[in-house]
Amino acid sequence: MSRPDGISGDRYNVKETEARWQKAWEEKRCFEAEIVPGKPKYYVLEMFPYPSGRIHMGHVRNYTLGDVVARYKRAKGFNVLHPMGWDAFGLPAENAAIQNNVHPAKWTRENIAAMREQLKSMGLSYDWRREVATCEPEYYRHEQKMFLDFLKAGLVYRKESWVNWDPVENTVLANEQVIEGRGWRSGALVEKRLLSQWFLKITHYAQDLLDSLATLERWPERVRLMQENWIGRSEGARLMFDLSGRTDKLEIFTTRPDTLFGAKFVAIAANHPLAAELAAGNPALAEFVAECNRMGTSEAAIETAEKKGFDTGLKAVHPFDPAWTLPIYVANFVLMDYGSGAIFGCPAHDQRDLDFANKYGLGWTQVVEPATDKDAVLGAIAKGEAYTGDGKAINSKFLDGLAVDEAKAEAIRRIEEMGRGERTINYRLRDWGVSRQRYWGCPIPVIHCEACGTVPVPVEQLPVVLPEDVSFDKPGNPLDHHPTWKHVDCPCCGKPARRETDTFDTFFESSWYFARYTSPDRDDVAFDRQAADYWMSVDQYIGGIEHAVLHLLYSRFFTRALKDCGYLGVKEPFAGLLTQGMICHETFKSEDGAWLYPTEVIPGPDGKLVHADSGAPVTGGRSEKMSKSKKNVVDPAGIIDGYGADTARLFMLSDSPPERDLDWTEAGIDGAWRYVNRLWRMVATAELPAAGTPMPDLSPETVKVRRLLHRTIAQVGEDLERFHFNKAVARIREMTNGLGELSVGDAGAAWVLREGLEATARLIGPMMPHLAEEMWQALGGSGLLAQAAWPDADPALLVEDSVTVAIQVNGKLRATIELPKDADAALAEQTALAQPQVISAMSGKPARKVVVVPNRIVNVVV
RNA sequence: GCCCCAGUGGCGGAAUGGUAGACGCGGCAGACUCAAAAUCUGUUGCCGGCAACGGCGUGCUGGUUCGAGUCCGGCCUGGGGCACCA
Repeated sequence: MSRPDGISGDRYNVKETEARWQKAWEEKRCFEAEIVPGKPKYYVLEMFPYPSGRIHMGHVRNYTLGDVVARYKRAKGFNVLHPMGWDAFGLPAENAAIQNNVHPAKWTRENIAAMREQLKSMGLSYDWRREVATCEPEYYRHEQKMFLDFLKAGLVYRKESWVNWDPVENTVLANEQVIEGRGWRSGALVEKRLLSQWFLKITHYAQDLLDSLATLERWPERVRLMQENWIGRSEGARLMFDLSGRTDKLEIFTTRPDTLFGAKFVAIAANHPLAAELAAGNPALAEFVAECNRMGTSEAAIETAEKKGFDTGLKAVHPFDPAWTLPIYVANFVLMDYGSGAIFGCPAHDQRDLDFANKYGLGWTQVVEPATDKDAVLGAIAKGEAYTGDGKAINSKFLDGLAVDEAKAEAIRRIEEMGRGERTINYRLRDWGVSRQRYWGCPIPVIHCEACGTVPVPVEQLPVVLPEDVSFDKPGNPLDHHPTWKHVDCPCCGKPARRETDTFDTFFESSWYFARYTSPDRDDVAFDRQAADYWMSVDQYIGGIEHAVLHLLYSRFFTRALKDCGYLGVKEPFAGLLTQGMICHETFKSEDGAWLYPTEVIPGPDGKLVHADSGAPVTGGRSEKMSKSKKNVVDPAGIIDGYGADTARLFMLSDSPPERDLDWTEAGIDGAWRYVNRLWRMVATAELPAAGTPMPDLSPETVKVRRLLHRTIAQVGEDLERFHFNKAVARIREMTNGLGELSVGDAGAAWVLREGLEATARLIGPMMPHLAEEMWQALGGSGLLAQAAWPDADPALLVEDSVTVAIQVNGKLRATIELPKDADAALAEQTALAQPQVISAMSGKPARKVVVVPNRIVNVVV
């Protein structure tokens, strides 16, 4: 099929039409939201984009989904807030500055302007007055104030912490930026470094963040589970081991106090204070500790690392037996920031402990016996496998005979009785380190003074504005190199002091933007309390699954912290969440495994794929997520330019449910384009009675179409409520097919056709808003469809007077019969048994039982 | 290793435990056309049959039920999340 050229003959003129309606919506201010007391509100939000310069297909899908919801809810009578903005701080802007010698601010603002135009061409129903860009002081000044309030509330602290340090770039790297132990950009070996960093106390809310997941009923189960795992609550005990020949004690954390009698060693992390102390007098140990610290914290580094330990020579005393001592090792598999950075090892019932014990010849003692196969543990350990299952305690004195859970409780009771420790809950979740040695971020509003220590910037001096006169010619943080910016006087003592040159992690900005939209014009406060109380929480949030943990968890934390500081009245930011799937597209690879663009591939003489230039064989790979590296990206701009926004939007909605991955295909977009034209042609060519003509007599066929029409109206509404957009599209197409079958020249049919086309325009309004307006206007509808109400189905037409009932014999379908609706069971049974196919299938045997499900099915059992 | 999700025509996908395959894509046949595109009509799960019709079909396997794509048990395959977390 030929590509549309925009303007030609009897074709729908996409470009002109879409631009015209976008202008009309803007002039009539259709999407500007104001507080209307008493009117039910609906806040729909899509995750705001990073301004990379161009929108991609993922954006098109995300914003189409949100726009359908926004327009539908508006038509249903809700006061809808639907804003858009820019997550504008971040590393790509700095990279562009270094590579192209353009200032991050200029690069970002130009990208925003370009992307705003692209989004506007999609016809999205945003209240553009509320647009925010997080890189502007008008935005970030408020988060500096929040930080100071969090500081006052005890939710912020500064701590020395081990980080991934890139010695070439002179900055901290996130775990994701460490690839095979090297900096992702410099390629330098990453080191662990102890650095002073700002932390937000997300762990303060760990239990509430976990418990409240149960209240998020409109979140996908999957996301709730991921957050639950991420928070990672585990119940156990903290206990103190005495150290032989010393007066201090060593604290360990365990979830298996029931296995204490199986202990063979104690291990501490390489960066445990005790390790540092012992290393000071032991060069070999010092070298071992240094080796552990050189090891990256990336996943790859961990996976390849072998368990290693160093015997410190120090002994720990068993808490239940003063005569029993255990060797203390420094071990590379013990993490300083989980529990207390120290463990006891029970080789028989923990895999890591067994691996370690086998390597250093520490032995093992079985202390749990499985209920069945009592020799299983010996066999497993002989194969190098620890037994971690259930059973009864053995070789454990006062615990003997108790089940694992009972033994845990009893061991803790004894420990608490002896004053050696207590029951405790430990979380995997760690406090959020927010310091970044980066330029393009929000300055952290504190000043370091030699005399006064760390001093918050006084509120009246906010915002601390990011200086724009910086250079990127040296590695490291440009703020640190700036000649004057960091030199300030201490707000306390007035003596020369130094500004904090670190900036916030960019997740900081995205943790509260949803609340800023409620009153973006307020300069004095982050948000107007009344506006926030009216609009929050977000009723429906839509975005990619990749943010299931970090962004969504940080936002949940932030909202709690803001509530506790009096900013907000709610603690959950997002009442409903829809996570959309990725956009995939076919890929091609050459013989040597290099990715190829689809345009480089043509069918060869024998039908197999070959390279267009060289004729070399090409393999068509499977459909994968669109990415530049795989060369399978389709630019939405070209699609919108050629087919129009409505076609792109329809395609995004019609083929797959929103949470599943969507395959981009040329055929699919062509199909959507054909349907757009078909609808337009139907309206343009139909001979219809004038609007408001009374309904003439209808033929039975016409009544049938009219029933279909009203059933569709009812079902599409239900589908949209449940975000079953693909089903809604299918039903509307089904109805279009029905309208196409109406006979021409019949007054009743023409009347139903008008009713049907009007309904179609309204039903497609949320999905294909431009075409819908065009149809609405052609049909003589009053005002803008964008402001019209959702249609109601006539309940009388939803009730069928006859139904098709399936007849089964022994569960196999043999016939279908028409029966009056709600016919009684006796009639259904009698009619069913009289069917020739039923009689033949029963082959003369009597019916043993007849199951009648009214209006559905009759099953004859012989 | 632990946790979760998904397997339905050639493809994307529909089916409150009740007629499997709605709707779309693709294919095939036809109409219109000098021809093509566009458009329209018919057909399209597989096997057998001219047909009426019959048989088989939702990853495999066992079960519950009058009836299972749907519920339960065991397995296989694919995808995702977490992970030296004590």
